[in-house]
Amino acid sequence: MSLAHVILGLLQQQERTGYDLKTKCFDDCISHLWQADQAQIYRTLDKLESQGWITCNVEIQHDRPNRKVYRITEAGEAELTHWLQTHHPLPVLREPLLVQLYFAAQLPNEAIVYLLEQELEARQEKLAQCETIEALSLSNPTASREQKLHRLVLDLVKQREQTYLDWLEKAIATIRSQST
Amino acid sequence: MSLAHVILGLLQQQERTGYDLKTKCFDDCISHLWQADQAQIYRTLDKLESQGWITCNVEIQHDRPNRKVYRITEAGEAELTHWLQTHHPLPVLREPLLVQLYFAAQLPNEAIVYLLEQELEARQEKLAQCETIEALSLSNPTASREQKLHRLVLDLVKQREQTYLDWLEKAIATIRSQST
DNA sequence: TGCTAGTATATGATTAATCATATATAGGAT
DNA sequence: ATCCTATATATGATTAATCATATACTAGCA
Repeated sequence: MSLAHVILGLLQQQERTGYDLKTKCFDDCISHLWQADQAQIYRTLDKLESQGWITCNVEIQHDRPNRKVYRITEAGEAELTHWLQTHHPLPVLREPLLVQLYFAAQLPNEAIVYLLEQELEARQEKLAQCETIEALSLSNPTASREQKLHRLVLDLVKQREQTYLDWLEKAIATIRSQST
Repeated sequence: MSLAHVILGLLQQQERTGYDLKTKCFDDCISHLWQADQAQIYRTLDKLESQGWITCNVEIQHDRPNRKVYRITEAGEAELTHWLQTHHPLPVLREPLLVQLYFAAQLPNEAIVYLLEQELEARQEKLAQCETIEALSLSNPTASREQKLHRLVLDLVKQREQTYLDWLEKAIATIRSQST
């Protein structure tokens, strides 16, 4: 499971709680990279701990639930380093919109255009989210090796969205220009 | 579940068996669009039948298992037409390679380049698969409305792969040009 | 003779991800 | 006084997808 390795990567940066991982990491910093559900994060932390790849230190709190602070172990670092250098199969992508277009021959042009316009809007919003994350990243003035890699990743994600936007505009124009 | 609607779309074209769907449709014609496991196809056919969206006609065979030929019902067509016009949320994409690059700062440049080169190879292969499907599609000389939509879909899938390839080449050059 | 590929459907098991909900308290807003 | 947000973890249920394996017969190849 890759989520386990994303978490190992985040814990290698610094020790964190499940709550930190969800709010500060997955939601605020790497939502363009990997989305994760809170329940799955906690359950994956349990698995990583029982594997011996992370350890947990409980900070007692009285006004709210205790914080379980997780830290990567040497075995965890070794596992991460190994995983980082292993090629993984391309993820399978299943896009409802493409299925809709594929089977849309019976629909009137206006219905198809409407569908494409809604997708365009959703994709524009997603690109905007990427740009928010980019702004956050660029606000950090250091040009470390890590920063450069983060920007490379953002470049792809943004370019991917731009490819969709360009294609959607072309597709809308194509459908509109048709008689039927 | 979108798979159910992909199957409805395929059964609207013509009646088919589960085996036909798997081999002639999913594997040969729309693998760029939607990959589906045999087991999941059969179980989805059962669900669609109990929903009343398809019906089944059993053709008795003696030399091999009976063929269960499925056909879309009127209720199924209504459901498909409705689904085709409904906007669906963007699918979540999780790419191990991007995670690897994001956390790769500690790796030597050669290791990163090796990773990117393996991804490049995999993406080239995927583009080649798209082109095989495209050749199959272009071999059909009719320029029907359906054909045009199929080609629009293929355009995006190919363009998407090309975006990856361009980015990968740029990323490899960037990493190689660095001192560390 | 044994092996593989093709035709055809079915089921058990597991994984990854999501959704809903529960618990507990503090502090600020309406 | 009530509601919402933030902090913090946990668990039950369900879905979508994948993997493995079972059954059963034919035909062709080595």
